Amino acid sequence: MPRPPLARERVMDAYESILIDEGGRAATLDAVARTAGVSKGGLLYHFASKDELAAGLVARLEALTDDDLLRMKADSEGPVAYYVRTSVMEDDALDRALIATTRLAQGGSVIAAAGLREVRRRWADAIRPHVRDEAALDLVMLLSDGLYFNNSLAFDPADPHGADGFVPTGEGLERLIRLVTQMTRAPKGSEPASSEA
Amino acid sequence: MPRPPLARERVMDAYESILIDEGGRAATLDAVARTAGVSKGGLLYHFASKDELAAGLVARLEALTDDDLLRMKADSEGPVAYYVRTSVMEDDALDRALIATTRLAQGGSVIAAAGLREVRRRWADAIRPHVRDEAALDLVMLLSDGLYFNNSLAFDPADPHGADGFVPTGEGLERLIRLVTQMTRAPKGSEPASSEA
DNA sequence: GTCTATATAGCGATAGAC
DNA sequence: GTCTATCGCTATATAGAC
Repeated sequence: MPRPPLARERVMDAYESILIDEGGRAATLDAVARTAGVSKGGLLYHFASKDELAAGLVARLEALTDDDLLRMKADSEGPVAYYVRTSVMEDDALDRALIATTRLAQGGSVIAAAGLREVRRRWADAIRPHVRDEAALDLVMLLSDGLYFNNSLAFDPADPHGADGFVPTGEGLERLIRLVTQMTRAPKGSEPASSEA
Repeated sequence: MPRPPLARERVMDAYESILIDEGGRAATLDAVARTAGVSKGGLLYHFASKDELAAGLVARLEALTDDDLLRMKADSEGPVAYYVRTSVMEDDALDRALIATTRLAQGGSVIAAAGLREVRRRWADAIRPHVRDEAALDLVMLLSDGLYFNNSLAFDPADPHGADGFVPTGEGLERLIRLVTQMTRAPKGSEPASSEA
C-alpha cells in the first residue's frame, strides 16, 4: 500500500465523526476542515470535491469489511452469532464507517448507497453456506440491518435513550443471538464450508 | 377534524416525494414549492419554516400509524405476520411517510428521529402481547426495521435492483413470515390480548 | 502540501403587493 | 391565500501566494 498521508486520514476521520454525531447536513467542507485541523484549501488538496470525500469513505468501509470477513471466518461461535453480535454498535472503526456511510446514503448519495449494497452482498455471501436456506439468510441479514438502523438513529452519544430500548444489550442480546442461531442453523453435515448458488 | 386546505396537503405530498426519490438534501423549499405547484411564498404561508415542514411530516406519520394499528388489530393472520408483511414497501401512504421521515432523521433532524422512535414504540406495544418474550419482540421489530432500511436505500424507483435482492418478495417473503411467526409465537392460551409490563 | 482570498451559486426566510 | 422580489447567509469550489 502507498500509505496515505496523515492529513488525509485526519480529514477522513473528521468527516466520519461529523456524519455520525450531527448527520449528513452538518458535514460541510468547512466543518470537516475545522474538525480535522486543516484549512478548506488543505482539505480540497486531498479530496478535490465533496464526491471524492464520499468515495473515500466508501473505500474505507470496503477495506474494513474485508478485514471483518476474515475475523468472521475465524470466529469460534460461527458467522451468524458473530454477525449479529457485532451489529450492535461498539463504535469501532467498522461500525463508524458503516453508520457514516448510511447517513450519506440516506441523504441521497448514490455512491454511498451502492457501497452499502456491495458490502452487504459480501457479508451475505460469507454467511449463506452456514444457514439452512435463503429465508434464514434473509432473517439474519435483515436483523443486522435493523440493529444498525436503530443505532444510526441515536444522534446524541451522551443520550442513553437515543436508541430507546430497541437495541438489546447484555443478556437481551445473548437471548436474541441464541434465538436466531437456533432458528437458522444449517442441518448437521450439510455444507459447512461449501459453495452454494 | 378542521380539514386542512388542499394546497397544504399538496405541499406535504411534494415534500414526501422529494425526500423519497432524491433524499433529504434535495428537499429544498424551492424544490418542494415547484413540485407542489406553488410559489415559495405560498409554501411558507402554510409552513412558516423548514422545521414546520418536518413537524408536519411527523404528524402525518403518527396519524397514519394510528390507522395502521387498528388494521393490525383486526388482521386475521395476527399482528406479527401483518407487521412483517406490511414492512415490505408497497408505496402506500404509511410506507411513504415512514421512508420520508427516515430520510429526514438520517439527515440530522431531531424531531424526525423522535417521531420515528415514538411510532416504533406504539407498534412494539401492540405486538408485545402476541409474542413469547422480549427476545422474540426484538426479533420482529428489528426484522421490520431491516426491511424498511433496505427499501429506503433504493433511490431510483425504476431500478428493480435498488434493494438488490435483500428484500424478499413473493414466495421468499411468505417463507420468511412463516419462519418468524413460528419462532416468536406466544404459547397457546398465554396472553392473547392481555396487558404486560 | 497547505494556506488565504474570492468567485459563484443556492438556500431559508422576510416584506409587501395583489 | 398566494404571489414576486429581495435580503443575508452559507455552501462548494477555484486561484494563486507561500
